[in-house]
Amino acid sequence: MDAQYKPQEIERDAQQFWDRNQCFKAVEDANREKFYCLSMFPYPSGKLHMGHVRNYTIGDVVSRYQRMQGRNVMQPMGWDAFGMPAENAAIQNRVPPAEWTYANIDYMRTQLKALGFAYDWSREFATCDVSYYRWEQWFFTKLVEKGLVYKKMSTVNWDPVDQTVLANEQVIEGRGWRSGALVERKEIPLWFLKITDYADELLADLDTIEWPEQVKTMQRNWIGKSRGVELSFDIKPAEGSDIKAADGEACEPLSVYTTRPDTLMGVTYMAVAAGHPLAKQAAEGNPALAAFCEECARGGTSEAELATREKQGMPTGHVAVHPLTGREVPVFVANFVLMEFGTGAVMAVPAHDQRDWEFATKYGLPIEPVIADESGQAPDLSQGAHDDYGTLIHSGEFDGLDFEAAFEAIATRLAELGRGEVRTHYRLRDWGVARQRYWGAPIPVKYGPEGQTVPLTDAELPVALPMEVTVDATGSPLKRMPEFSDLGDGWVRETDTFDTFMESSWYFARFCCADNPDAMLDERADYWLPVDLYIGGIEHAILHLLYARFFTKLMRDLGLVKVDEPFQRLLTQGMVIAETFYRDTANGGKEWFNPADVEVRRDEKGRPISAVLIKDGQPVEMGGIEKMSKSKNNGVDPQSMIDRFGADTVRLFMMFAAPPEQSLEWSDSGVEGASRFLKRLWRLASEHLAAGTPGTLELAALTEPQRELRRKTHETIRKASDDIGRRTTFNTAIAAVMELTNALGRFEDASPQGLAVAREALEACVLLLAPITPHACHALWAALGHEEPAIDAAWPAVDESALARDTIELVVQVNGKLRARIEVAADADKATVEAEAFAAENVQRHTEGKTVRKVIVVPGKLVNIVVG
RNA sequence: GCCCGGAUGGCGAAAUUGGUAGACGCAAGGGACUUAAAAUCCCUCGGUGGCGACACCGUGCCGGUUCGAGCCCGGCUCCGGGCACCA
Repeated sequence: MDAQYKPQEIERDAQQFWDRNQCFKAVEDANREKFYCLSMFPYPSGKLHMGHVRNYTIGDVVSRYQRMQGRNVMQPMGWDAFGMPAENAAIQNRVPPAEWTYANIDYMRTQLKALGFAYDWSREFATCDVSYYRWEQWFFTKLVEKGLVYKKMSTVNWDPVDQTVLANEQVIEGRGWRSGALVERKEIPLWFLKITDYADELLADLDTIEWPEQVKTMQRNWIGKSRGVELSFDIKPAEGSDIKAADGEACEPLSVYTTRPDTLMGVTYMAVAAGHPLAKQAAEGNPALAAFCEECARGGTSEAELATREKQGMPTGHVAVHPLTGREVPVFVANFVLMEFGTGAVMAVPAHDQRDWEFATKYGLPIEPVIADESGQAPDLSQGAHDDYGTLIHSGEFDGLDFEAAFEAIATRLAELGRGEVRTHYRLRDWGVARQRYWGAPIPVKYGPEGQTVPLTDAELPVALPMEVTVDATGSPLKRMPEFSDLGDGWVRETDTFDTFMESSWYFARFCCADNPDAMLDERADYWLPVDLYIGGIEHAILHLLYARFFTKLMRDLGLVKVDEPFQRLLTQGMVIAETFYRDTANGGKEWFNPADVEVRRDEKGRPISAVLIKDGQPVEMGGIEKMSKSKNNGVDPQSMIDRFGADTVRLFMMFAAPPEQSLEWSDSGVEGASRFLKRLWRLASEHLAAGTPGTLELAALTEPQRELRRKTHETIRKASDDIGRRTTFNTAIAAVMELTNALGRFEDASPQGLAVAREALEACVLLLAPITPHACHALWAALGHEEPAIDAAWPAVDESALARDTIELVVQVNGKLRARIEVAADADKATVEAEAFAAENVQRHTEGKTVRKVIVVPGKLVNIVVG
């Protein structure tokens, strides 16, 4: 073999070998256990970033490991190709989004291939291919038939200057990102999918999947199932107000939902959204209130923005009548109450809800305790609300009841009076899937001259998106293309497109049968699904992963798949972060410099003290460690790293620097360390092969050093197998193999038995690393004389007999402090161990003249002597 | 604001079920080889004290449980992810 490690040649040869032999083409085989390994497909933004490299390396490591375990592995790749960046690029460069997108895909595909990922490229597709989204359109029409789709008014961000709907991301501090205009909230009719019909199942089935507990908790909270009471307050209109129900009777009661009916007697005011009918009516004769309602409609629609906004309100003049006491309380319009949530109105109990407390304090409203604190007294409300459960006080006949009893008693009383009932409520809202954008899948609906709304028939599908368009900042070109929208005879086509989450909600299923032109899915999906391991960023913990689960249940109910859940196991990977560098600019901004262009200076202990720009030698500021991004210019280009060190080094560094779920800090010298390790491994193999021919292992004849190396080999196999297969902590698996190579480097024994033991160690290293650095291991495995390629080698097995030890080391503590280490026979009994522990010199010193109160022996670990 | 995480040497991290804190790697310092450099190899490497054996301190902060806490419990601080039209 070549004495030099030459990654470029090795990687080219290995990739050609895999390619030529179609090694990763996955074929359904009912007789073999399948493993479907999927990484979240990329948005084709231009070129791969390090986050992609990390994501896809994790998936590839698991895929190759499972293959070596004998599974029939399928690992596909495709493109999440619809989305806003293509439209933005089109505005900037006057290139049609389709052209930009497909060019990006072509470039990024070559990058993925250079990284040597074991993908079945025959299954590749982009979601902007008509052959893909046509099935999404078809599926939508089936959902319409099943009554799972409806249209309703909904609030969007409206840019009054550009006359266009903005995404939340495009609203910066309440203003449109291009125009700078104050954003308004606008009501438009939008299409919705009834995800709330599946809320209970989406909640319950979380218990059936092997996902991180953290993600399941987030989804549970997002669904937000609660048990409460929906009740109504009669309204006495403000004097001079003419609000009345249509029949001239008293106006409609005000309906609210609460999970705390036990606090009902503490209601001191009501709050309604600015868009609530009561508010609208009250504003008609009240210019100040009208202005306030208008003010509430300014700014973006995101929950974060609404929740952090200063709480403001204004009385409507209306009065609400307490359903049990008849007490009259004022009705406010408040900017923190939203029409989208529940009934658009809340009952306020400032004594026992912090938000209500702040509002009441600000507007001088009464705060009246009705729940006792732990001591049974009225709680101190001078600093804030008391929101714990407790015994009722000042609540008339309900005094003395605890939360559960009070809940039932008050709910029962309200029901008797016909004023309320127990209701299960979900925080989850139906999924608005319509976007007023061009670069997406057209929603397959048409509108008739008499206002009919009709889903398209199979014969009318697909609706292909026109590819030759000019995109500008004033909204979707589809809305200005009669050749697209005008169907004749007064019929027009819907010009809204689908939310891009629609495409990513079922692509995993389409990978099973991407070549089927006649059906959305076929029986091959039954073989491959569910995905056995799904890997992607934690940022998708709620939306994407919840929508994909929902879609799976929809597809199941339409008989398209047989599984209840799409992803059996989930691995959420952390971000890739890097140091940032900047200089303040004259106009008060910051100019960011790429880490590759900066040199960091360190003190004698290695601490960074300053940094200079290489180009001009002048200092730059260190801006801290941040997620790699364009805006901070701290992205490291994977391509330049591959060109410099080879794909294996990049993959090895990515897997070694941190466990997959944690954020990973980029380090140039860390990459060099990974490269150094591969060179060392290569040299070890080369020197080993030059040293002679190994003998046949004779276990009984091994010397102690030989037995030791063998033990290390099998301990490493055991650890790396567990780390990769069960724990997915690739960093510790690599560390274990590094320890083994270190031991192998120290092992100088050219006898036939010595070489045999060394050969076993070396082969273990190569196979254990094969999923991580597949190119180098492909070459090394062949150099070690194996005919079959490394990808088809079996994962190494642990020889339990090699692990046996004659003696073990125990730690001896006195009062929990480490005082000595003792060497005892591996099968020593408790009495022997204790005697040895007391005999240790340093233990005697610490126990001398003291009373032994207790001796704790943890077999195989330690002895703790408690003295007093 | 609400929901979910995280914090360990100069740095990335390890410690898997409450049992040896710092494996492995990076950086740094010292040495070998070399005319020299690179590469490679060897040694040191949490802090303080001590010639040393050792001792004391140390896992963001405050408190608790335990023979024993990086890990469990209560209360904080700071950093990160998500918040429904970024993907």
